[in-house]
Amino acid sequence: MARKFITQDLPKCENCAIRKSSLFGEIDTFHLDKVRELRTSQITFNAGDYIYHEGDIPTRAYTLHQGWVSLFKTLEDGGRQILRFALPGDFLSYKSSNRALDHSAIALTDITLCAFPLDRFKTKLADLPELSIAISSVSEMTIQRCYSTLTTIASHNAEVKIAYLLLSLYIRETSLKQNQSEPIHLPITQEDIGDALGLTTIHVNRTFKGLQNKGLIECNNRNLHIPDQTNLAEVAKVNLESLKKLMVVV
Amino acid sequence: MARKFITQDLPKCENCAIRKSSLFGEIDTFHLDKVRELRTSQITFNAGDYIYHEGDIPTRAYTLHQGWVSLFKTLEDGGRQILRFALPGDFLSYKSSNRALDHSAIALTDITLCAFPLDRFKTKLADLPELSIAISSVSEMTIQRCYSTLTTIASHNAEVKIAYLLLSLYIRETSLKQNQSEPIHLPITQEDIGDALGLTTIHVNRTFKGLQNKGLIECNNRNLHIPDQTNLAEVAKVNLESLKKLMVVV
DNA sequence: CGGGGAGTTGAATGCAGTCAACAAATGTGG
DNA sequence: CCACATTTGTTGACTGCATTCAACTCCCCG
Repeated sequence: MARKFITQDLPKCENCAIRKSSLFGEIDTFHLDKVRELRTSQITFNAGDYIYHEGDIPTRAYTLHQGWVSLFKTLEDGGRQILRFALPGDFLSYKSSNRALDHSAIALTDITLCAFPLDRFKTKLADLPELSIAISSVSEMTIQRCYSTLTTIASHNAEVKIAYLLLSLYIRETSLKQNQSEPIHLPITQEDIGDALGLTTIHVNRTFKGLQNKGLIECNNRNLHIPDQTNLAEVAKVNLESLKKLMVVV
Repeated sequence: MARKFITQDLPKCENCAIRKSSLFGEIDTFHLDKVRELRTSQITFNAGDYIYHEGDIPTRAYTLHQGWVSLFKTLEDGGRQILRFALPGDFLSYKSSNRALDHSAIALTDITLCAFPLDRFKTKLADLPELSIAISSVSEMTIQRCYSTLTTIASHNAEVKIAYLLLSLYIRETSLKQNQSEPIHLPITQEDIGDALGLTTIHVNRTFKGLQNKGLIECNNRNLHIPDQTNLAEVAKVNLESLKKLMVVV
């Protein structure tokens, strides 16, 4: 595994471009000092590396600083169910109990993580109610997104599902960028889309091309542009404004 | 709406049969006093009553004391997606932020709720780190269950889905009872099962009867018995022990 | 006794999976 | 830099699970 630790000259949290969309967005500068002390290192992984495995008992929690990550369960038949894609700002591998993780995580691109050793982190929680509340708030967001995904997957056909997933990722990724009108890089394969939505790659391909032919999405060599988000939201059977509230922190 | 408030002579939390499987299971007797002060009333609803609606901003959180509740989203086309069934001990309607609820809740049976006004509850959180941690721990459980449901719904056919749902409910309900070998009362219709799993009632019916004919489940007038949980777990494509850990709170 | 909700069954349709083959893009080593 | 292997994407034909539509039964409750 090609992972690398950085323990010195760590970048400052105050100036971090993704802070506002991370766990620490709600924590003011005063308390941020205390939180930053909990961060011991940054860790980098290459695309394709496992960050952790289902069944592991985590020793560190992470804030994803750069890149995309796929969280998934392995099925009995060898298949995968992707639970969600993590983007910069996402909080990974945290468990309040000392139980095993129920899913694995793999880097989709080269990534950087900010690492927080869990033992110290948990003992600090009692002194930092702000942090507890921030974690609750992130958990709530995760639950809401999961229920929203569940609804899309359970009740709709492939076109709706794919439209929903692409629009969600597009909204999240553009919210992290300055120039919100240029295409985003989509570091996932059609197989990943299938594994996230419970569809075969073949059916994903047909439906994906269908969306392209209708002009609802534009995509070549993994660069995705959505010319009219309102149109795609209609196909995805969601209200665009609600989806933005769900996907964009702050 | 036939709801009724009880504000005097509230039953003691210490002796509550469901405490150990509720939010407060992890809170010791000393701190329990402080928590109990936050509970202002018990509220009863009749089967079929709404407890809250999607879009409401909650003023109270609840511990479900008695009965079953269905949590669901309403779809554009008028359909419903049931997100989960709540059983005694479940914590409902809590939001750390002041945002609107993303789903509605309806009583499946006559129910009793313990009510906690949210304003007081939230201000107390800073003084009671145990409570924050308990809430995080409940959130984590909810996320894990949701991901598990998502996996079943996305990747498997109707027989697997129904087997999974019935086994989950059976395990949860029997864990709350003394006599774990007698049938449980299942206060949900085949339509509810369909709305939870994204299937039509007709297909639920056919598949349900299939499970009966195979002897995997026994069910008449809403009394469900599972003669061999290991067999049904195999059909549901889950490991029985893992499912028990996921469904039973200590 | 009549009405409504829930459950049951059959036949026809359609969305998505499976199998098979191939094309394009990407990566690797000689 | 090219040859080859691997991964990813594309297309067609066939199969099957789940939906739709329609009709009907059972049972509880007023």
